[in-house]
Amino acid sequence: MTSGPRRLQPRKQPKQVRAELTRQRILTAAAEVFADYGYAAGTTNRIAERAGISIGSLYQYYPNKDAVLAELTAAHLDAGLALVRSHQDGELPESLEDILRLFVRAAISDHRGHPQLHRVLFEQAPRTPQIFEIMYEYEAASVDFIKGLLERHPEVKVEDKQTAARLVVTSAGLLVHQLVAEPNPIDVDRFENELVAMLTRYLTGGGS
Amino acid sequence: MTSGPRRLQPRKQPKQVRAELTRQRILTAAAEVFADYGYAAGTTNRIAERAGISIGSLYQYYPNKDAVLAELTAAHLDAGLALVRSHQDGELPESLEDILRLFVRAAISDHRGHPQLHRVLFEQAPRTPQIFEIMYEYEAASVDFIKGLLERHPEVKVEDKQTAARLVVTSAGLLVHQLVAEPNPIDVDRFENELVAMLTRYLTGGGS
DNA sequence: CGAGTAGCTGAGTAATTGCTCATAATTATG
DNA sequence: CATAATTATGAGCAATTACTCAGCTACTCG
Repeated sequence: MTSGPRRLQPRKQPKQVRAELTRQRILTAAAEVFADYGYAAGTTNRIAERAGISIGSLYQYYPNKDAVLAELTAAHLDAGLALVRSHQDGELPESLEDILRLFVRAAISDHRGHPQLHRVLFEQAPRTPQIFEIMYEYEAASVDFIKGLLERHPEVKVEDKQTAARLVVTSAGLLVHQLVAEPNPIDVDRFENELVAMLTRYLTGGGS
Repeated sequence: MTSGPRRLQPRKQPKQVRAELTRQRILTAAAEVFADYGYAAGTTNRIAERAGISIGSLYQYYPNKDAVLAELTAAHLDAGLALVRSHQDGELPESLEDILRLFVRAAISDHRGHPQLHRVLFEQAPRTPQIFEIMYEYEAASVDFIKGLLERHPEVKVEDKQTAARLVVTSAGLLVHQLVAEPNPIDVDRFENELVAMLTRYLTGGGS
């Protein structure tokens, strides 16, 4: 889509199998190290050590630390998007409310799986332009997906499907943010209920 | 409210006027430097230089870099909260929708005033436990304020005022986040309209 | 005025960290 | 087996940066 420079261009294109293995090991190790130490203390040397490779090898596949983080972020968003889309092929619930609940729950479970890493990726790490681009790309994909759903569903009365889809997507992220940010145990179920109720009433409400 | 250790305890309590002036100059300079250079490149030495004082003086008032950031954040949230509350004393609009629009607009204008700094404070800077505490404190205050409004307004039909207030507050922050994150020019007015519509329908909708 | 206190200075330090590069090991190729 | 291509190594460099401290200046007040 974007015509910018190739994203995440590694210094060396893998030609042998072990190269691909090393790449994967780096990513896995980076996920663990970032989760354990946070962004700042998640040094490249530590990542290499955890991956069982030398620091030099890491820099053969990623030009710098942020490139590792960027690919990690992309991989995570990829998984999240796949989770959401997985419902498409199977049968979706009838009522709009249930569909929305499904979507909201997907966001929650995505976060629950890797809370520490999530915190690093979306809270601690500095937002480089590259990261922004990646996040925007995936958000746009999510919005498109939801927009498609809204257009097909008869209960939806809102006219501006585009803005509505954007609201839905961002609101789901909102819930996740609550989970991350709240210091005291929040009642997730209640919040989820109210959020779904809010979205449903908004979408099924008529007029402009 | 919190019974934790004194927040932002400076190394030296100001006793003379110039000390207070220096404190203020540091904060102002920090705001400019962070806005211009971002968090990571916003070094303490640069801040001191911009403030026209020596680095040593800075560390007489703030134990470390993050303390500067924390106080800056607190000051900003303070201003934002004051902006929201300022409508209380004056007369508020009648309709719930207009009240909500007022609140949402306050969030927008707060951001529009210092977009760069906002980006640093809420996007780039690492979330230390201290920062989290401060943010939570102010969010709680905002929620309390909105909760009070909801309880007094006859149009509001939602039962759980607490959760509803939380939804309203976080949603307003959501809009700001959109303004910050979107790379392409977003139609703010349209988004604002839809957001206000969503909140209004939710709050005035009956039942559980 | 002068002694005590508060505030200011800024070169320097200690520590960290992202990253390079010369070299070696491994794998593919003919 | 020989040659070339690919991948791995890791000590160490260069640069950055938060922060200290010993000494200085400015202010206050009897």
